[in-house]
Amino acid sequence: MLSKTAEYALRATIYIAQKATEENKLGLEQVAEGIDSPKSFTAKILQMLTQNDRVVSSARGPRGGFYLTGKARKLPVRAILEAVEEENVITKCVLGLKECSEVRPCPMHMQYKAIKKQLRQMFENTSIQQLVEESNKGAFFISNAKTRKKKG
Amino acid sequence: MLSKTAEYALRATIYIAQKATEENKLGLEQVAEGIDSPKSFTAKILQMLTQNDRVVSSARGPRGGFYLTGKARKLPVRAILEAVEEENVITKCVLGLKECSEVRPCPMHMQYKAIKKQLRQMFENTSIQQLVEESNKGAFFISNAKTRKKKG
DNA sequence: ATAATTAAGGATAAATTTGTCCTTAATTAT
DNA sequence: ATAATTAAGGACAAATTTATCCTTAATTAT
Repeated sequence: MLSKTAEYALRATIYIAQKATEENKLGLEQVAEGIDSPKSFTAKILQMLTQNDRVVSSARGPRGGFYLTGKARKLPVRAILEAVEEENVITKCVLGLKECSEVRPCPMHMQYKAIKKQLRQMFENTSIQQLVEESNKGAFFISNAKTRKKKG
Repeated sequence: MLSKTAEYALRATIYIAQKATEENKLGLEQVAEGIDSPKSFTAKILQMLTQNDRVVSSARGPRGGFYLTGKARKLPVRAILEAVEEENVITKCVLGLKECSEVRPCPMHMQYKAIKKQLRQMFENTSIQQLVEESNKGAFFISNAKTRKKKG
């Protein structure tokens, strides 16, 4: 469904929104550990997310790290997908046809149309903040279950 | 959403079901042209689809090629995904968590659940035959629009 | 039997995605 | 000012997906 890049982007953003404030930023290491993702790769993805102050904000130096502004928290989840150039899930033809529309539908078009609409709604009508609230409310998880490593 | 492999698999199977019979098989070349896919790669995918007489049937030699049996036509579209090992779209967590369920949901689980269900239903409750009928009924397309090439 | 045709299958290559490492730049605290 | 800390960014590496090519095996028609 989504690429690793998009998955990490979503997890990282939600995690940062959940744990960090501008006064108390989250470092790369904490993020990567928190969402169980490869550190350097996550750094790249966070770069995409911070580009043009899009979704995630960042600061270098001691006490630096990542956080989300109040404004960013109000963004739809779709903004995360846009930042990593993965909006196509919402628009693409299931069969991968370049052109697939009402006037030139693929054989699955009519059925898939409804699903695509719901996907779009999910990503557009849900804000990052809502996911954070959802997470705080109950027992939600953003990382893989810990499989305790033995000490060296 | 789906890999190229899965997209070609779906297109190829529908196309073969539409155009071929056991008496009048479709050759690899015709299939690849018909669905606008790379020939050799399509051959590999057709191999997966014919393995264990799963979805597509084939015969070598002159007048050989690919076709679908009546039984195969009744298979759910999901069978195609299974043949190319891509059923995970129906089951995987949107955020890519290894474990994501009612008892350990990711922050998007509740919302995505409904969509996943519909995806599953689409792939399970639609037979290959139905897609063929759909295709025959109206103006449906399985290939990309022809962009006429200039003669050499 | 022989030649022609077509899929099967193996080896390999190209492209893309995923991931790492190292240097630089910015910021903070001393 | 200096040292320490942290993200930014570039170059590179590994893994996976997508794609090609060539040989072999099976089948058909002559």
